[in-house]
Order: sequence, then C-alpha cells, then structure tokens
Amino acid sequence: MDILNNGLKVTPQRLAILKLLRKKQTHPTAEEVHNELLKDYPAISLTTIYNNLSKFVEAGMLKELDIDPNKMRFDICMNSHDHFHCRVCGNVYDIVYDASISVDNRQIKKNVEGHRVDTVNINLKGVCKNCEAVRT
Amino acid sequence: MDILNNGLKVTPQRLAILKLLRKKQTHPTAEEVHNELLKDYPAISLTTIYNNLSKFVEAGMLKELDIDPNKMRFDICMNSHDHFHCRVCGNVYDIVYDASISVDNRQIKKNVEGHRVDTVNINLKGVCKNCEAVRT
DNA sequence: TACAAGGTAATAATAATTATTACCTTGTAG
DNA sequence: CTACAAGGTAATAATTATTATTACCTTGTA
Repeated sequence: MDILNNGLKVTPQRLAILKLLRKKQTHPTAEEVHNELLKDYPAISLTTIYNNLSKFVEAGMLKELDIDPNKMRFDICMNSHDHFHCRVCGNVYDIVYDASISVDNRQIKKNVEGHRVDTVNINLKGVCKNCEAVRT
Repeated sequence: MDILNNGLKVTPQRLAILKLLRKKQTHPTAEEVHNELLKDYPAISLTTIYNNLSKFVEAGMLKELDIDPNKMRFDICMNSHDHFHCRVCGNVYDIVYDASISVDNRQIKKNVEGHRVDTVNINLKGVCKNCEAVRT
C-alpha cells in the first residue's frame, strides 16, 4: 500500500502531516507542522517532518512555495491558485484570482525571451485581514 | 556626499557592488558578488557585501527577490518587470512582459480576499536559453 | 591637528535545513 | 509461524547562508 501510488508507505506520521497541511490554510513551515503534531505524536522528530515534506515534493504531492525567503513553505497540489504572504504574522494564504486574470497569466507562452518556462508563480505580499483587524 | 541622498557614504566597495549589479543580468547572490569583486578588491569581505546589500535595500535602491528559495538575490530598482529563475544554472533573468499582461496584473485591486496588498511578484521558472543550448 | 561618524573586515554566532547512523516496524517468502 | 528485507523514524551531528559583534581604519570637519 502506498500513498497515491508514489511508492511511499502509509505511516501515521505521513498521514498526520498531510492531514494537517490540508486542514491549515496558512502553509505552515516544517517547524510549525512539527509543533502542531507533537500534540498527537509526542515522539515525532523534526527530521521526520523535513524528510517527508521532501518526499512529498518529489512525489509531486506538494509544491514548494518561494514566497517566504526565510522558511520553506508548502502547498498541497490542487487547481492552480496564487499566494499572499502577510509580512506581520508571516502566514501564507491561498488566493483565488479572478479566473480571467489568472488564466491570462498562467497560459502565457511557454517560451519567454528565449527561455523555456515551466511554471509561473504569482506572489502577493502585504498585511492580512487578521493582522489588519488587530491593529485597529 | 552620499549615494542618491540616502545618507550612505560613497565608498569604492559600494560603487563596485552597484556597478556589478547594474552590469550583470543574472541577479548574483552575495557570494557571487563577493567572488567577482575579489578580483579588483582582494581584501573585500563577504560581510561587507551583505552589509551593503542590506543598506541598499533599506535605502530603496535594491529590492530583494523571492524567486530563489536558497539564496538572497537582488534587483536594481527600475521600471517594474518580472523574473525568470533557471533551475539548471540558477541565474535569475529580468523579463519584460507584454505591457498588457503586465499591467493587468500589477494593477490588480489593492485588496484581495480581505487582505491589503502591497506588492505583486510574478516569478517564472524553467530552463534558460543558455542552458538549453548547452544541452543540445 | 584632533575628533567624531561611519565603514570595513575578522571573527563568532544563529537559524534553517540536510546528512548520517542506529534502531524499529511491517509486509512477505519460505 | 518465523526470519528477513525494505523502508521509516528519531537522535545526533554537520552544513550553509546569513547576521551580530568587535576592533580598527578613513575621511570630513571643527
């Protein structure tokens, strides 16, 4: 038995990581995942989190985001969308763009100025609504 | 005398860093800048590079790019444009989008899904034309 | 000429991530 | 049912990029 036929065995740790990533809307870092899972798995190690996040990326189940220069953050692969990085709390939120704009961009020619393009990421930064609310 | 009235003194090291960033099209990392400048300034330290890059960012002369998860890369501020990150050589190139697409995107509402948006970055990834040429 | 402000460079410290290793589980073949 | 092989986990140590600290040096100015 593997997870999605990617050669990865199902383990409680792996299920827990995936479940957490699916539940949380904030694209937690490896350490945040670790802290969260310590509640249910007091023995889980940070190494395990890193190992498995990497495995999931290799297996194509997660994408690594490049929106946070200091920490690795991940995205459970689904239909394509963009990201918003709050510079106050640091959380990363999913953003569903207007279909029109989104499509215009992502379907841009696969060759730009002579370079072969694989992926297009649109990253927004600013202050999220929670942090904005706290301030006022 | 300061550089662009930002309270920064003019030093040979600073001029050299800025000159290099202006000349190179690949958005070199701090270490690449260091290696390059060692040719002309055998005593220059990596710390100086980091210090001054940070100063330049504070002064608004450079922007920090978020396209490379592993290294800091910088952009001499000019008219807005996007970036392409080659996953073979790691270089980052400037991309001039079609004005139409570019404008559509960057002028997106300043509030998206309740979050206040400051900046929008569009990052492309793939294989650059140089690396593509080497392969074939 | 001497002083003050800020810059540089050497060194050490930090933080996130990765590598290494030994032990443990689990599924399967005999 | 038992033993083995494959892979997973966790503890530890190592690596890498970046930042902090400190002492010395330069330069402009009183």
